[in-house]
Amino acid sequence: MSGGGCSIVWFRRDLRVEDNPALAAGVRAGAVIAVFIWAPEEEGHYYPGRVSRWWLKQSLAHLDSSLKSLGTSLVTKRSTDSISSLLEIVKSTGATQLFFNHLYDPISLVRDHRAKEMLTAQGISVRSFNADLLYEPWEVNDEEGRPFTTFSAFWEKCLSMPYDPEAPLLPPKRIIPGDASRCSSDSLVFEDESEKGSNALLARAWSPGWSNADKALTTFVNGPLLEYSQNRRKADSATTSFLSPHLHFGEVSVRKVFHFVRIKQVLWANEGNRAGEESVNLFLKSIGLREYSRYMSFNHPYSHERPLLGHLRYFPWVVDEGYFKAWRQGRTGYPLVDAGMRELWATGWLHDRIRVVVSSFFVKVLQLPWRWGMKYFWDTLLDADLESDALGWQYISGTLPDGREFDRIDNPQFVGYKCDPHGEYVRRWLPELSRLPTEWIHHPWNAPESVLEAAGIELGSNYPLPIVEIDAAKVRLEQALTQMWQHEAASRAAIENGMEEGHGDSADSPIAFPQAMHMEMDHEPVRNNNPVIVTVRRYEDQMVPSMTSSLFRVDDEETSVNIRNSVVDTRAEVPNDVNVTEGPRRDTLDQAVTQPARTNATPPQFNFVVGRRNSEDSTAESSSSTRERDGGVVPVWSPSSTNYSDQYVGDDNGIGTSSSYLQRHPQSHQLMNWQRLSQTG
DNA sequence: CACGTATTCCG
DNA sequence: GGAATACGT
Repeated sequence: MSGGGCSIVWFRRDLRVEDNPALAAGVRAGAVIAVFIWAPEEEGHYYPGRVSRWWLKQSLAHLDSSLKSLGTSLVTKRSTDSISSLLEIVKSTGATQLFFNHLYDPISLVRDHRAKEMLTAQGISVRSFNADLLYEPWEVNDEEGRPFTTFSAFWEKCLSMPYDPEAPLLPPKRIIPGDASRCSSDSLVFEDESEKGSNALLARAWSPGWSNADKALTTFVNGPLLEYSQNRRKADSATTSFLSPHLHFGEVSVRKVFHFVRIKQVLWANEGNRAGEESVNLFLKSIGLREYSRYMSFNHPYSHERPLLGHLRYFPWVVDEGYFKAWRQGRTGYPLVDAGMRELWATGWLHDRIRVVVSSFFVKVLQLPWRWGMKYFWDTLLDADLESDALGWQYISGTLPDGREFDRIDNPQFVGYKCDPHGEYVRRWLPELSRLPTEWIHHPWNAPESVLEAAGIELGSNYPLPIVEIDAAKVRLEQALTQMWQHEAASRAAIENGMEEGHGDSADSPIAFPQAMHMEMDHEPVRNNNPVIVTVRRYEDQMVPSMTSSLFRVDDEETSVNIRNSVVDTRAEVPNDVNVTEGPRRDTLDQAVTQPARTNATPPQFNFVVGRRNSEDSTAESSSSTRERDGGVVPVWSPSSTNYSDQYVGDDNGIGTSSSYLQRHPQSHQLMNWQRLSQTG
């Protein structure tokens, strides 16, 4: 309200005018400059894939036309550094305020925190909002104030919070445009010539943009939602909501989805429609998983690249680019897997069930490093979403406390008859099998020669034999797990004896990138002066390196200090007014590595303190903050807590570990606190 | 109704 | 693969 200048509303993955708190705040404050900055280089390895960029392009055009009808238009900038672009825009428009909505992926956490610091230093008033979640991650904690580490406990809590998620805001009636005459727009290029042809087909199936998202929601809620619980495990996906890409780009707010669906649920409950009620519960659960993915990303910023259960570091992944290629091309010899991979390649879309099938096959049968698969999903999915995909792959890989058990292989043959009982899905995507009878459609290798001949199939020539036999995969998986536990035990023993860990161990050598993916090699300088550091970092590198692993690389003392701070601040600073208090910091890796052994005896270390908004802020906002749920509660997060291992809530209250695999290995109950490792230089 | 067995579900 | 539930005798 105060200050004469206009405000900048920085759009990112909130490409909507309805229920957009940052936009609403800008409109309340006066004249608005709406801005979108395209800086994909900031995403490192996670440069958006072709179909995702296609969507973004459409969605931005849609937003721009909505903004125009409200009285302003979208200023677009091509940049390699969002923050300098913001500063430029401030300079050329005389804006005095910046509003944006929170994001929770690790890259944004760091960037947004810096943006806040740097613009505030320029005298700009910066405020940020929750537009992406039902509840902010720091609002959802257990009785002791610690973050949850299992989904069901988390979601139960979300559904029983003492206050409901905010009701969605209406779109502004009109927007007073700020003076952007001295602030030029760049035209953004999202696709090259070679991509245009492939993208042309997408428009037939999808309509990006916030009002289309709204239509998709209505269509779903009035149609397939009722039978969601019946249909959700069928491979042909006509009954899903198709909301995920809309949600990824924030074209529709989850709060709106939530309330809309809940209203329907109450209606059905009153009619005694049990099936409908149950369907809503199940659908909301999938919304909850998206919610949880942000929660995990916020609490464990490395979850997109490192297993959350540390023992997976010792898993001997099979590094075989031939396997990887066969998987990508849908030539594994397992019809359901292959059909899925062909659909993904052709359309950028996969039903959730099929995502589970192909990723589980990837990890359990092929035993390829899960981050390769995740990266491929990132490159090809229309709804590619770092947090959701990381959670999904970690779940499949058994690297979460409540994930699937690692020692169990889903057999695509049996799963096939469950989710595609008549083989229609397989036949649609694998024309070479289209004449094969249903009896053999999910296991052609068992079919009699005569049947294959009649269907025109020659295994090994026009359709592959199984790339790996399931039985062989089981044996190999068992061996790999044995090896993993041995290494894990050995390294723990070594640490307890104060010995250097894992020296000369061949399984520690880093996994190189497949050439096929455009990922940089991460050449790790060997530091002979401190072998322990070398060892630990090798384990990180065993995963496919990513932007953040190189960002947080600790090569020289000077930068590592800064990096360390930014990591710590990152977690604390998503809210616009958190106070980071300096705390004791562990400085040697030795201590940090030793820590996990002690954490069993250490009380929970999440030092969330409920604090008050600082006074400056609350007065400035008193007139405009009805939207934010602040009675002033915002976490104050002490960096000291990052020095301790994240504690996995064990069996103390009710959340009994159902997993025998984890029970046999109690140490695997601890979530890795990778932050701790990277903080120590 | 008890009991054994098939089926379903599992973030 | 194992618990929970539904089913069948």
